[in-house]
Amino acid sequence: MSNTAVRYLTMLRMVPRFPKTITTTELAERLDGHGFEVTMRSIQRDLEKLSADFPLLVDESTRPFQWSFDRDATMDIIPALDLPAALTFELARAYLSPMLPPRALSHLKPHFDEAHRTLLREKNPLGKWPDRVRVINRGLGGRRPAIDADVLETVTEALLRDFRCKLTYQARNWPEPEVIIVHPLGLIFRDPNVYLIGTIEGREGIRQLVLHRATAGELVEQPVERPEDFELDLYIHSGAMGILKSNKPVYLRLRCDRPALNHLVESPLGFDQTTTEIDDNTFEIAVTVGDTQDLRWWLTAQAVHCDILAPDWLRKEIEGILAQGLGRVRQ
Amino acid sequence: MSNTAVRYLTMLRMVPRFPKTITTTELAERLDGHGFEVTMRSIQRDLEKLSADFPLLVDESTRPFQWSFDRDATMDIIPALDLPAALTFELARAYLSPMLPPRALSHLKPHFDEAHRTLLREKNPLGKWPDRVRVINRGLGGRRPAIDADVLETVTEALLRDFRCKLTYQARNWPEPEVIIVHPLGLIFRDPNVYLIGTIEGREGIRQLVLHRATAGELVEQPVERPEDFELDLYIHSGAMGILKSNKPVYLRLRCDRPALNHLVESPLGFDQTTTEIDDNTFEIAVTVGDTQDLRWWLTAQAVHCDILAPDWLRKEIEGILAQGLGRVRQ
DNA sequence: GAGATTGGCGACATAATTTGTCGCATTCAG
DNA sequence: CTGAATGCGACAAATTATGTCGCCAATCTC
Repeated sequence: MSNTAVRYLTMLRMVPRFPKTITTTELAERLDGHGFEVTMRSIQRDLEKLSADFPLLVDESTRPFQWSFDRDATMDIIPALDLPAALTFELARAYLSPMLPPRALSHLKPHFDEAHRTLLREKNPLGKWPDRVRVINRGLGGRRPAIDADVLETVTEALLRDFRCKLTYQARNWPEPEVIIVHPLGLIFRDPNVYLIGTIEGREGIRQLVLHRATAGELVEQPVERPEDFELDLYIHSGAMGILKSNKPVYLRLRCDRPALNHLVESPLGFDQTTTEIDDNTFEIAVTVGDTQDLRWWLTAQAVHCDILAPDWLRKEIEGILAQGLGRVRQ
Repeated sequence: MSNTAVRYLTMLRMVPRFPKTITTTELAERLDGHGFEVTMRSIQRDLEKLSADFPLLVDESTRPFQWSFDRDATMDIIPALDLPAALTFELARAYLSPMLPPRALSHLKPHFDEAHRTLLREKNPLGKWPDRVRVINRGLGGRRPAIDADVLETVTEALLRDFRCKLTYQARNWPEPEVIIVHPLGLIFRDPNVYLIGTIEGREGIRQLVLHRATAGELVEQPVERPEDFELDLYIHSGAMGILKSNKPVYLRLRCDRPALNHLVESPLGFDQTTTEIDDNTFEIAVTVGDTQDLRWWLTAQAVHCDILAPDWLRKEIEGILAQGLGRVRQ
């Protein structure tokens, strides 16, 4: 293949989306790195030719010209999406829309758009597709708290590049917002919230910052000071997130009613789940699960439909929660 | 821009991924449709040139040659993914992996791969990125029941193209699997399961088929007979999925404890939620929510942390559930 | 199985495109 | 103001792309 066409493609991939730009000189260097030795004159000509067929933007107000790719232009994927892939993108969108902050989702939008167009165009000229599939999310469907777009962007970039960042943040118990310098160590997405784990300059200890409480962010191009022994998984399992009540796995045995809990047979709670049929209306399961808060909630809500055979301490705990709840609901 | 380069690009997008193939004749027709009038000879030459730079496969054992794109080749996206976009793909993968059937996910794999490579390459030569971000899913993390790959593929294609499909299916109360012809009307993803809504040929009424109970599927190229008045949303809201207990929205008023339910302030349960501070340890919320099973579970589990001020019937209902659960857990 | 049809491919001449080079204009930093 | 960097028009040479023709092998049709 003529290396011209390949060079065109490579160049197109080098031009960044709008807010960022690239100059011919930079392109020349990077192309050279890819083994294309061409004059700057050629690159100038190429960009102009490509502009005819691709949404390239030029800022000619400053010299050297700044080239960028249209911010919202949909992408050309090679090879084109096929029907099942496009469909999967639609599903992904349905699942993710309520989960991810809108700003994060916006980065996927061009892909979703491409998928959507594929579905509408190919084979389905009537565009009936959207009427045929639904994703129903569990839970109460509460809104996610809004995260400032710049904050999320800043934090993720800081994390990736090992830089500090400056945040305007107000913890729940702070009387008013403060500007803090954070050394980011990790980011945790846990359903309604996004947590930034890190240290605050001038203060002790590892902190959890809930991202929606930050109102402004700015990258500070200084290297992060990372505690030697920090590891995100260890941190999570140390119980810091309030997820695990203890590190001991729970060996759970339940006697369940049909049909209420029938789904447990087909959607086991863990890899080692064993199921024993007792009679037409009852079965038992045995499975190892994490000792979490979510487990307690689930057991509390499902207590009507099952007996907690083991462990006994957990049964007692649920009994306590139910008794307390009942006392309260009776006013 | 020379139309040769554009033609190359267009051609690349026309070549389908491996199991499917395309011939030069077909390409000629489709290119013609896009306004490229070229000889077949040129197309033959083009494909060979492109093979040098792209993972194109040829089956030369049969005449005309069958061209296809490597099944697993990662994609070239224009423009290339930037850091935040790549990051969002990683997040999407973390969220979706436990939610979607593996077969569906496999269609996104080339995209996830591309994102992963971007993250590892750019700015993050140490490849530390995976250590820095975690997604923690709520709930008990039960496995999704496995859905047969062909079944999912067949069903989605049938839905999109308005064809019937033949499934080997065993409903819970059927003594053994049967081969049925289904007229698919809609597909519903609801957390652990995927439901195909449709009619079964030779039987009355609209059925819900849980996809993981089908073991084989095959497209039947005959048009679907669609009941005149069927609409997926209406179907869901009619209560057929057991999601809504009634169609009446519930105007819920809760008096909540801090800090247990503090998150409700920042992640409201609905658009119209209003929050009233009572004292340092208490606040009230009022919000309209759907009358769902999930609502009851949630209230049951949270009864320890809040008073249900209204509606009274719901308070009584939760009281009943708690009492019943307590009775049972006490053995 | 004979004849017709189709698709693949080498070769070649011609048309089209690409590319480096040069010269000049413009911009910008110091 | 000066020098360096960048953009761009023009032009000739080099390279590439394209249609056409002829031949052959595989397939299809009757």
